[in-house]
Amino acid sequence: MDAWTEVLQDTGMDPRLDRDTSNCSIARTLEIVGEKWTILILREVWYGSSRFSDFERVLGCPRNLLATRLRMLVEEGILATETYKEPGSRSRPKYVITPKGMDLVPAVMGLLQWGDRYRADPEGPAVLARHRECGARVDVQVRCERGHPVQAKDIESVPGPAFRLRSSE
Amino acid sequence: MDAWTEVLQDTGMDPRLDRDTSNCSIARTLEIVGEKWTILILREVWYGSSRFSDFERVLGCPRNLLATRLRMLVEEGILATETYKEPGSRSRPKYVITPKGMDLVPAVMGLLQWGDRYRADPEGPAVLARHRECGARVDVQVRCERGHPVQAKDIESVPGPAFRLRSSE
DNA sequence: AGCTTGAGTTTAATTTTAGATACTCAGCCA
DNA sequence: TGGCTGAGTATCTAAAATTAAACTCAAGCT
Repeated sequence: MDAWTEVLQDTGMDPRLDRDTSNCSIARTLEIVGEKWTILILREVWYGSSRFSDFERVLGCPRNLLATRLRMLVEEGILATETYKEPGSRSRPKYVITPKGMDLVPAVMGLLQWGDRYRADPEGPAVLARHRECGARVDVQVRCERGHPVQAKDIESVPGPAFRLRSSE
Repeated sequence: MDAWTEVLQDTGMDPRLDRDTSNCSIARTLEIVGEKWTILILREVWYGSSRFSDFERVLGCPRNLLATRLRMLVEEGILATETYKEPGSRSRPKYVITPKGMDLVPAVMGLLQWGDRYRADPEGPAVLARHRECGARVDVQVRCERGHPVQAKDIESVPGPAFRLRSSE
């Protein structure tokens, strides 16, 4: 009997198929970063952009969408606004990444890595990620708490503390 | 002078802002897994679902979208179809993950991990990922080729072999 | 021969996004 | 005082995605 079956011995329900999926962390993350321009904005922040006009120029994103996405990222605490002042101009806002935003790096590096492997141009990737100190390329890896590298097939998903069934009204 | 500026000394263009973004690996990955139900289907495959009716039941996704997304995932080589036969019924297709699909695990684990940290219920996550051999929890980490753990802020992005400027016709 | 089931397809209505365009607004400078 | 600039808003149209609901289709069973 696996960990799913244990949680539900007597009811006729299937814990995998009849569970409540509304508190899934993947779905909740996608609610925030799953919209079309959002991850691309974050990509540009990582590459060094910070101004409204930078994003507009490099992404070609309509201004109204850009404003909406930036506002949402700030509300969620993924970006923060600061001000900058170009000599001879007034102060204007710029967008910088927060620690909460930095914590999205592994997820986005995962997308980058898969794209590099399966969808890159014949010459290779358009952008490379390097470790600033040693210059070596970086990648994302799955590891367990004890530090062992973990193959995808050796990951077991089990019900967690917030596991619950879909209410069957 | 940083690695971006080096590639473009004489033109008046800014390599970060005037580069061609159409061959970005992140964007290309999102073209495939960025649609609404796609990642959630993969999540269910990892949790053990394989049949059309499984996905429909647990996701509550409309059947036509489910069929479209499954077909796309098979065309892209992320899922493959096999057949199963329930006693007394005819053979029917089921969907299993391929190695190419397994390679999306780090990206999706990254999303899961961020959601667990910032958007989980007070009790904790709904699902936990464990290393099958040792039972310890797994997470995704950014490391460099030499095995050093890398902080997000220590990642430097530099132009890669397929870097090019946006043509300015 | 007709009923049932799982796995779809079709259709049509609704909702959401995307995108273009024009407009606003605050301060700096001449 | 008037023009310029960066950072937005507002408005509208077109395109795409989402959804529910009804329909199809091929075995297996009775």
